[in-house]
Amino acid sequence: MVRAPCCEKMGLKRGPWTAEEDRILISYIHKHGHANWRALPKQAGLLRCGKSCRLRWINYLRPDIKRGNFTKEEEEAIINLHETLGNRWSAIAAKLPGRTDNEIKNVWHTHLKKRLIKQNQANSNTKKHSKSTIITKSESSPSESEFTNPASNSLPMSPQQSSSDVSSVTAVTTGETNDHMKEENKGEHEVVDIDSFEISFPAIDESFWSDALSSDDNSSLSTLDVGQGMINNDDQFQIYQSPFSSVDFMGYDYNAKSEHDGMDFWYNILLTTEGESMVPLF
DNA sequence: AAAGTTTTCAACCGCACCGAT
DNA sequence: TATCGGTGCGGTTGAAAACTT
Repeated sequence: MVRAPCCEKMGLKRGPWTAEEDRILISYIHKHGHANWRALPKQAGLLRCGKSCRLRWINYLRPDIKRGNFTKEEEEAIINLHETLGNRWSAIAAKLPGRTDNEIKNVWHTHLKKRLIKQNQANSNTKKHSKSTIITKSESSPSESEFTNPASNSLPMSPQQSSSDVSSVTAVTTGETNDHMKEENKGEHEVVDIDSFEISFPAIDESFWSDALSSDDNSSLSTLDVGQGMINNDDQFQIYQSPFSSVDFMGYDYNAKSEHDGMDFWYNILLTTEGESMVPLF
């Protein structure tokens, strides 16, 4: 069977998404959902194929995505899950709320795999020099099958789980950590209070401030600062948070940085201000 | 400071799967 | 049953950033 290409190559944009494209996609999905990815870009007015839109939404724009570095707990969970599931990234992602399969795949290839190789090397060296210790462990604990499949009952990891040192990762391969994990994770699931996201903005990270203020694109503006806001139901931009109690709002530049959180998406915005008395709120 | 190299990660590609017809 | 369209998945790529020489 010859399949039609997923999209017309001609005239469709590829490569990195712009903030404007993000805004269009988010706005469309908020209003209409994403029942048909193939039809979505045309209806939304995006020069992208449906696949590209889906990927952008799933991996980046989706409101429930957790941004930022992986915690040690998450990294350990990935290691354990990979031990059990192999390269089934979507299955692994399903156990880590807010993380995407792509992100997990990347962190595995860039960090965790290398770390495990190093640890295994270190481990094998240790075993060569301390055989008596190994014998003692195997006498008192897991069966052979548990050794070969150590992570089969170790998820999900709780945020409270202590796993801050390298040796705990190593311990997983001996089966030692699993019982500990089982005990700690009994009946525990992360509960996300969706309501709390409504107009609750994450803190603006420091890099945004410095990036915004050093941006060449904004050199023509007289006074700059940043705030946060979102598109309301009437498709109008609304500021919810600004460093100034009194700000003469002239416009916003969502090219600076658009992000999202919870059930809403929001923008770190670049404000141009006028007037003489501006009182920082923080 | 410049050039070269390595690392990171967003995005793409091709294939498999599934439901509808 | 065969075909088709839509979606999801895992592997791969390549541009940009970070690091080294």
